[in-house]
Amino acid sequence: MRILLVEDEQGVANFIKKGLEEERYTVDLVTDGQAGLEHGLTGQYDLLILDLMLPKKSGFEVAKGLRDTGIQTPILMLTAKISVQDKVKGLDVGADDYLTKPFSFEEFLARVRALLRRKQTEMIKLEVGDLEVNTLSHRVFLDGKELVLRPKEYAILEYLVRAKDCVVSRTQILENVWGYDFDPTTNVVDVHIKSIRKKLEELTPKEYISTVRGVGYMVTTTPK
Amino acid sequence: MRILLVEDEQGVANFIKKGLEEERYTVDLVTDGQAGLEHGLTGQYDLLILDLMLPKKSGFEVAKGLRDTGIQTPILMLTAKISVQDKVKGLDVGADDYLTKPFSFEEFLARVRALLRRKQTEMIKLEVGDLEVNTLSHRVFLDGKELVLRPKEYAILEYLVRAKDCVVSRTQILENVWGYDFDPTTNVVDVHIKSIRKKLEELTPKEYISTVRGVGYMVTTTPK
DNA sequence: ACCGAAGATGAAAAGAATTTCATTCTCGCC
DNA sequence: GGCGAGAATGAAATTCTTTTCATCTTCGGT
Repeated sequence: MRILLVEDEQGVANFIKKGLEEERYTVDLVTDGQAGLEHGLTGQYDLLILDLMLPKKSGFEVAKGLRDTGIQTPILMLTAKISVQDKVKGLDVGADDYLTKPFSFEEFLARVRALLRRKQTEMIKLEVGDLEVNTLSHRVFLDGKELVLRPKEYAILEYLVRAKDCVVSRTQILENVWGYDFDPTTNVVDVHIKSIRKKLEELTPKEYISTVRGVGYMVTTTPK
Repeated sequence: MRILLVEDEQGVANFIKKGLEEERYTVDLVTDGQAGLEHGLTGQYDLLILDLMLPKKSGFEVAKGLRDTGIQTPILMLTAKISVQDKVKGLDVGADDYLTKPFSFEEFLARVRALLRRKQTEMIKLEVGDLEVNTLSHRVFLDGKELVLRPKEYAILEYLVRAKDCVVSRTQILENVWGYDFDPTTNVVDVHIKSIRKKLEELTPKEYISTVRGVGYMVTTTPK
């Protein structure tokens, strides 16, 4: 289990890092919010532990930055005594739990364990406008009506919806849906996109998949 | 959003119930642990709020009873000041969060919102011995090696794994995997079971799927 | 030990999904 | 306005998945 600890007080940081490592967790430590945000975005962590008062970016800003980009990693915030309003704010920007300094290391570990129990979870319903992609059942609904898609169609749509509002290229789609074993001259993606669009049109006049010429496709609710 | 509140102090219970209802949550209230466990097992709740000190069963026992039966509903525990050891115990038996009385209703609501954000999650990896079924990607691994299954094979195996250690009949499998549109005389399930078994055998001598004659099939790690 | 029901099996048939490819259409640049 | 690249399209070909079915094997009851 990999944990990112963002804490600028060296004594506290070392105490926590050492204690977690004695429990067999792998711990990366950074000392300011900017680095914390960058590591949180790019690293594959199972848990983030953030101090609130940090140089460069506060724990609030780190949490918000992560949640805004769809990062679901659990976040445990460490704070000195602060106002209820600030605690509420922290939970609302995306922290999962709070611990107020000073705290018992036993309780700290128990909270870490509770948060890590939820590591293996993910949003199961992706939504774009009235389109709902259920990533467990691999079924898609539009305004409550099922959009019956073949496996490849589903995989392409899910990929596009996960990258909502971002253009993805055919190559990215091929790599993600087919893996690396594909013919680079193929127009098979275009064929499937056509098929998905046709099925969408049967249920709504609204356009969900846009073409960005020379780049690729994207799912959006705000048409060009 | 439906919330189950288990609290025996009438004043506290009414205060919380009313406050949550003003925030448009639907709240069921019960006053002892036994009823809390029963409601938690059978009701479809988005969140459980448990007092610790309850008649008949403690909040610990309720939480443990729910987690032991696979209930994943988030649990917020309310306590008077208790020892760190008891807090640790509560988190370890399955509570997701604690709030210590007396508490600010604003903070309480923020914690409720934080827990409810995780409502739409579920275990994505089902595991039986060395078999791991990823319900998001619909891929199956055995000792780290992928077991490549066709869609129908995957659906049958997932169904059996979800009902681990329980016998399920061919009719149940047909209803769950095919829906209600099937020929009752078909042996298509047997054919697919054979195929799944064959693929499993290629990776391990261990038997995962047992036949219960005249009843059906089950997945287990403890062979008959 | 025998028998019949239940389960397993192999292979062909049928159905579904995906890919290929030739052609047409569209769009942005000059 | 013309042109060429990029995208879209329809339909056939190919591949893959599922079902069917006849036959064999197994198991539990008598």
